Amino acid sequence: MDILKSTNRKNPISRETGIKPGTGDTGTLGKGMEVLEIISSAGRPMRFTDILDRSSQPRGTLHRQMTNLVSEGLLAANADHSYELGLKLLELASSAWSSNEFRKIAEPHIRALQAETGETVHLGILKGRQIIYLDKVEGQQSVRMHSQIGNASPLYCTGVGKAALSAFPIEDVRKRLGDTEFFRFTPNTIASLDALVDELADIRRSGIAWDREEHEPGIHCVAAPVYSQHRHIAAGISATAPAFRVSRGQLAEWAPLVKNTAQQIMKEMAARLSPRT
Amino acid sequence: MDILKSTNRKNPISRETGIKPGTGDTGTLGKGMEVLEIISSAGRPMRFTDILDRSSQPRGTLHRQMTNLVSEGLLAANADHSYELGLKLLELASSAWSSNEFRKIAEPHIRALQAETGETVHLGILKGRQIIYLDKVEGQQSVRMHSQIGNASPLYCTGVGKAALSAFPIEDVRKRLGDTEFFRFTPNTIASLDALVDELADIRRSGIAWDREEHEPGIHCVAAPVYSQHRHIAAGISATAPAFRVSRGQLAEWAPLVKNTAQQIMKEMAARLSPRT
DNA sequence: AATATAATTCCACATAATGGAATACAATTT
DNA sequence: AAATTGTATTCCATTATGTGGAATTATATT
Repeated sequence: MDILKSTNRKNPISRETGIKPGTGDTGTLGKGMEVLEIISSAGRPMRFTDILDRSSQPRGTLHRQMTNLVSEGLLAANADHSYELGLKLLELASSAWSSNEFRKIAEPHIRALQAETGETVHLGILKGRQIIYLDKVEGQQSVRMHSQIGNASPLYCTGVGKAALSAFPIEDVRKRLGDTEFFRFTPNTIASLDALVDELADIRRSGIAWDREEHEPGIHCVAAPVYSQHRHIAAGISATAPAFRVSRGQLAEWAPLVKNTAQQIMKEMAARLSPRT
Repeated sequence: MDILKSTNRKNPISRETGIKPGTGDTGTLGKGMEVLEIISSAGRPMRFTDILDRSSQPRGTLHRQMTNLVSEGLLAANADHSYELGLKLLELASSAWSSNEFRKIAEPHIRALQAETGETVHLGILKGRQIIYLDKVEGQQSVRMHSQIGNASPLYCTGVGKAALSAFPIEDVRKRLGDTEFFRFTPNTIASLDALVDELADIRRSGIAWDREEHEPGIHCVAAPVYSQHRHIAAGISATAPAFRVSRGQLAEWAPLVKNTAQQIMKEMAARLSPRT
């Protein structure tokens, strides 16, 4: 009997943290997702055996799984026997994006913020131990999306990430990021959980988070937290600029605008997203 | 015994057309996809019973399905008991997009075309009876994506759609669009399969497709087909402009550029995407 | 042509999904 | 506040559905 076998029945999502206890392999669906995840994290087309090697599933099972994924359009089988993620994902994501309630509420506000600052504004939402970029409004010179919608980035080195995290008490943050490896993207990247927790205290106090070239050299931003009643949604908005064009002092001048925008979004969320109590 | 029950075993994808015979409900995975599809096509959050009504699955089954989808992040359970598509879809789609081989090949070429024409350029790929927009390079005035990446549009009223279709012989087109309803988006929309087949003949001859304000009033475009060896990939590129700013005559002047770009993409595809024969 | 490597199919078997019905929960109404 | 309706969730005996090791077929390499 296989040790790696899934227990399936009972792997409930913790409604509190939104973090899954076991790594998501809920039954048959989880097996399919494992495949998508493997290919996604590889970031390139893979052949059957490449996937088999990284997978916990036996040959036959994996193969049928992949056949099913292909027939649903979630996976695409190329002519050269490689597999890549399917177009159906784009289609579903497009719908997910345009009908997302939170994003729709935030949209006019971040657009206004973009107009006020003249710089690129991001909306990122917390998911597990990552920030997912939900929207982006660019300034004039469209440099081409380096931070693309749907992109997942770490929490500890992004303005929106730290802002979103600041909505939670210290204990939750420690639980959430307990076994996270802190990768040093730049010399300024926060390198430990303790250092992060320290900075979160400042952010909680001031309502403003910074990214001081901690993720990408030459890029910095001001951010502010946006969250719902019971942190069901935790997110952040930021105004981002290249350091050579915008000084840290100038960035600081936008802080009140960013914070104010965040508060307006929260006000509207309270009115529109919460169940009547 | 339930009549609607899936046969599962054996519902192979037709490698020729890429069209699924039965409407995708391949076993357990298909049941999950049905849910996502229902919510996607509704375009707004739905409650459990709303989904139940539109679904072919019984209560208990549907509920467990949805629980699993939530725990995989494909579905999000809101505080007010409504469900919307999950952020995991954005994450996967982001990866699908940036690692897509065909898109990567096309990217520099459509960017060059954008620079030459100064107008918005689209890359759309054929999937079933729809065009999925794979990329978009905008001109200066960013009017905001109305046609977003991942968006699915009909084949019969878009430049890229008609271009892509022109890669197939008439019989295939008739088979593919046999039971499609032709919705009149504008007075110019092609209203029947026969009329479409007629126009495809012209496109096949000239290598150029038009959208003469057939999808959105005031918007027209020139397009050209892009396809691989055995039509494994069938797509189109287009240069789009508002009619008030760019006349049809001007559009015609870009036709050779568009066609040439398409041919360059195809040349590169032949070299990079095909299995050695 | 022969060998090696990878992809796909098969099928007896048991696990994992099913689904009808009962229960818990929430929102209105009286 | 209690009753009523509507909605969401859990239960569990049953079996259909997915499993997975091994055989087969296809593709690449020598």
